[in-house]
Amino acid sequence: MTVDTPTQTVLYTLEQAIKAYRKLCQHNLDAVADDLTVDQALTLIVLEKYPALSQQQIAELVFKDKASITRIIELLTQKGLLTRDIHPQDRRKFALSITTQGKHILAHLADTIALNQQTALAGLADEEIRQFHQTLQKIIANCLVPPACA
Amino acid sequence: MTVDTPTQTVLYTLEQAIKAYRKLCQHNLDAVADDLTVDQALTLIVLEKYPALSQQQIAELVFKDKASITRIIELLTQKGLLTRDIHPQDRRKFALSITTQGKHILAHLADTIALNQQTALAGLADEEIRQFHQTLQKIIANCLVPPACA
DNA sequence: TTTGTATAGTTGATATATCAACTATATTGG
DNA sequence: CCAATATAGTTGATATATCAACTATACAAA
Repeated sequence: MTVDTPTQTVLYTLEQAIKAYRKLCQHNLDAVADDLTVDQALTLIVLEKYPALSQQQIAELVFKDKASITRIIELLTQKGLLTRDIHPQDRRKFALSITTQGKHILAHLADTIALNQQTALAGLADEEIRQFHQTLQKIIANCLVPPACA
Repeated sequence: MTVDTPTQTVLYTLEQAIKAYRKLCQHNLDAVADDLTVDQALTLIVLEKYPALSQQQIAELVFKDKASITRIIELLTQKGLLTRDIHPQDRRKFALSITTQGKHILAHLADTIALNQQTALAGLADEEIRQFHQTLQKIIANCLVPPACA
């Protein structure tokens, strides 16, 4: 493992890759939805797949802060894609449900997601992707700050 | 290449990895500098290595918008780590120079950078890193939105 | 020179990231 | 049941991301 200035490292390239991918996602998303961010779309998708999740659980699933989720959900609600009701079992929580309009948009999103992935990973063999994934996992494990020191 | 829901894809793991790495960087940075963000530190480091860069060029180098660079530089100036003077050859530009205090902080940053990289890439063979880097480059190329359509 | 165009940087608006402080509600131990 | 503690979510503050509009300056062409 060689150490270099930041702009020469693989981790720098990692940053570049994620930014390029986000741009692609937003670009493809703009084609099917008006005024919807990638993060808003992701939250909607997660809620469709796991309807019973609390905001805290959503946050963990998408690696965001619960504060960010609060604000994203607020925007989704403002846009009429989501409704929030008090959770019947736990009054601290909210029961989130996707509106008809939200479901309508979700129907279009499936293709966009597939397109994003296919575009980004075009020309990569399954084995290469597997390897890549494994390396990512190692990096993630390496980066975890020990909670005791954090 | 297999398509899945977002939370199952390698690109999702990519997002996770970069967030974990950023957290590690900020954690290690906090140990040597007070009230300095990773992006501010990166900008300072780039300016040390390439002192003649314009803000636009810095932006390209670190994959940020020139608007973000404007604000980061403003903060670095406020903190007394950087000074801005009008560029003698081009009055649209600024000549940025690192103050004594900035250089003092930079002296501490070298170790932190090395630590970040070594920690994140611990246990990875050079060949694995090389492969990883290559895959990242492919993904970046795949994600570039054709300028004509953007 | 003048006009047109390109470039450097700033600023505003909105979304998200992060941390900390806060409220409301649950839960647990006694 | 009550007090202590934990959890769900909100809010505020600040930094950054992104896009668009804008100013000032440079440059190129006529």
